[in-house]
Amino acid sequence: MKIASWNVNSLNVRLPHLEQWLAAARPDVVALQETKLEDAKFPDAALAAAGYRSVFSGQKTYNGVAILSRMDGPGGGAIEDVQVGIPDFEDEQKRVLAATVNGVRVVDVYVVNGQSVGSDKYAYKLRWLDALHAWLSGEIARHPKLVLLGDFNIAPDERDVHDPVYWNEERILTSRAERDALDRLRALGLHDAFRALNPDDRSFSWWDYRQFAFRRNLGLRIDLTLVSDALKSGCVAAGIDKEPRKWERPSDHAPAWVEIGDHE
DNA sequence: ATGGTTGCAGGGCAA
Repeated sequence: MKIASWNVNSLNVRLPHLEQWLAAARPDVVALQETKLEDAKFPDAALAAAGYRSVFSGQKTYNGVAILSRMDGPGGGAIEDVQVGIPDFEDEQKRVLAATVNGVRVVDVYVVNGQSVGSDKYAYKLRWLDALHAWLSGEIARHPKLVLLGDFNIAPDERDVHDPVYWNEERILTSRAERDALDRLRALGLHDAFRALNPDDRSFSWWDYRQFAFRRNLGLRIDLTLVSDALKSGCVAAGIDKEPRKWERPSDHAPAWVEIGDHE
């Protein structure tokens, strides 16, 4: 079962890229972030024509998440027990969507960016991550086979940044408090599948649009697929697909994926 | 390296 995450930075603009990538990569499940679409405008018919069922939680202009499931995937691609948002956490911003596919709980997150350390948005990011943690501890108990994936807006450690001097622990996306929050999520029994399988890999998943950052590989790995204890031993491969980042008018993020073999 | 670009919307904000 191949499960992927992609921040598409506007599904309106990126639908052709998504269609092309789905046809090439054939993931069973895809978690999307930054769809930037109201639900009434979600292109579920086009995605159905591409062979994928969709569930989505969006808003105009900002944020927006969706989960796609391949109709001829395991279990017929049925999407069950859909949960929108973090329960008991009031938030206008559409950043969380969870659903069960083929017995795996899929939790799609678009973590708050946070703008800069010490800002109001940074405080919101840390508060939001606390709420996510509180909810997930119970969610993992209810659904031992769980994947938490999405745009985390946190680079886990020095292997995940092009320049550790610049991307230091006082900076947004790499600050000590953000990494501590990620560590607390990992302490729930969630494992970074990419890093577990590729300990020395220096691949990134996001490159700024400015200054030819992609061409110069000035990137960060902030798009993560975390798998629960029950799924970890079944993970056979994980990677980042840089191809779509090379296409014309790309998202600034590349898809990250994990392949999970038989699991009981 | 901290300017720059992109998306949305139609000016500035968010990333």
